[in-house]
Amino acid sequence: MSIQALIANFDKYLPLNDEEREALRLCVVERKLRRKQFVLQEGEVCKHYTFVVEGCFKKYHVDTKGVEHNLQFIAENDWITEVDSIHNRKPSKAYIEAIEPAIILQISQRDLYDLLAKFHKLERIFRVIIENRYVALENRLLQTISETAEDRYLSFMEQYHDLASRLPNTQIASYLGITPEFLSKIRGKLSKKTEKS
Amino acid sequence: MSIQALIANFDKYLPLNDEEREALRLCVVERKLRRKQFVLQEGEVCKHYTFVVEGCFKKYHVDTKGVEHNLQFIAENDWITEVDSIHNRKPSKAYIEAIEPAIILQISQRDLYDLLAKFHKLERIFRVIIENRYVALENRLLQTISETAEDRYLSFMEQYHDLASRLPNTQIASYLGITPEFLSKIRGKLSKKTEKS
DNA sequence: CGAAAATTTGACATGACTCAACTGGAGTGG
DNA sequence: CCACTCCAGTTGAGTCATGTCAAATTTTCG
Repeated sequence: MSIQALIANFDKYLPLNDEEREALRLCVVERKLRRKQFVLQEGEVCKHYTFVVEGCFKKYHVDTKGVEHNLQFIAENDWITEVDSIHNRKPSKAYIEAIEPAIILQISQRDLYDLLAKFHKLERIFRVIIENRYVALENRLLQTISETAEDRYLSFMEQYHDLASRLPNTQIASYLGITPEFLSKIRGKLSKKTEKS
Repeated sequence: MSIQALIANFDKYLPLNDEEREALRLCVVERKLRRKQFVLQEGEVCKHYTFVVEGCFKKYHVDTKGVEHNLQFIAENDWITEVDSIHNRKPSKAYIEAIEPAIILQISQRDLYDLLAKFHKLERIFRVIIENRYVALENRLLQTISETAEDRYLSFMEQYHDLASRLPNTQIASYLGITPEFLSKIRGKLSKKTEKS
């Protein structure tokens, strides 16, 4: 069963014992999603912590002009979180949407809180997971305020080349904070450069 | 003693009992810093978790051209963290520098780990602290990729008006990811606008 | 296959940076 | 108290980065 992937993911942080595994098994629910289905929509309170077994998601906000801004892509063996909504029970400002057919595992907010209260080890694992996220996000912010769009695009392609190949450029442009047209121009310029050499 | 401020800060998350307070007291060290002194410099491994009792700090990276990029300002009753460096024992890529005379409390990495292992409650508090940071950072990233520099400046001034009054505009510009000259032009434009009304 | 979405391209407009010059405090030493 | 320096802030001209809009083309998915 696909919960093995989730347990393997935890084990990378700290190995779980049988009791902890069993507790997880009892509260994890599997779901399948088609393209364009939502894990979370704006205005909803996020009620589940979600682990991606298969497929790929985007988390984005929609601004007042109706333009989408991608905050994150989430693929296999990673956690989907809308931290502010799930922990503070606030309506989400973000959408989380499948961009490929997907299989996910979900733990309800209630069950998660019980697990965290009962197992110090899980509390630690979730602390470390969010810390790693924080580091990645801070690096991205640094790039965003200090580098040109072309450099950010190159970094992204280098760091996430496997992910990038599954994404339309429109989505990458939104993630980088530029328009699809401008990304296309960057790509045009870069391919001319590499042709020459 | 200034450790009261630290305990009060924790209590806002979860009230500490006497044992936990005592354990904290035993490992917290107070330091005073003058302007331009560093809590952490590039290349050093971060060895302390730091709480700001008084004063204000900036955390920044220096790029290959020697330009500083401010990632964060940290003032009273807040935590200074270089997450990647302290937890993964990697040399820091950031500087953390006092921009006012300051009083801080520090817990060594070693002591912190003991505390987190011993007290589940502290583990939770640190999880929640980093989660809140994450949320704030994500909002800032969203603004950075979706809004114009003028709007980001206005948001910053609204959200951190008390902090902003203590900072030179150069530092704010660096935080917003723009040049000081351009910020000056934005300010000029805005003051013309408000004059009219 | 057919509709919808993604991509490219070009002309033009605006945002933001660079560089250089100038202004006006805030120390600092005489 | 003055002369001096140093740094933050402002301003303007020119340039580069990026956005907007529209049209044509290609790809993708149902």
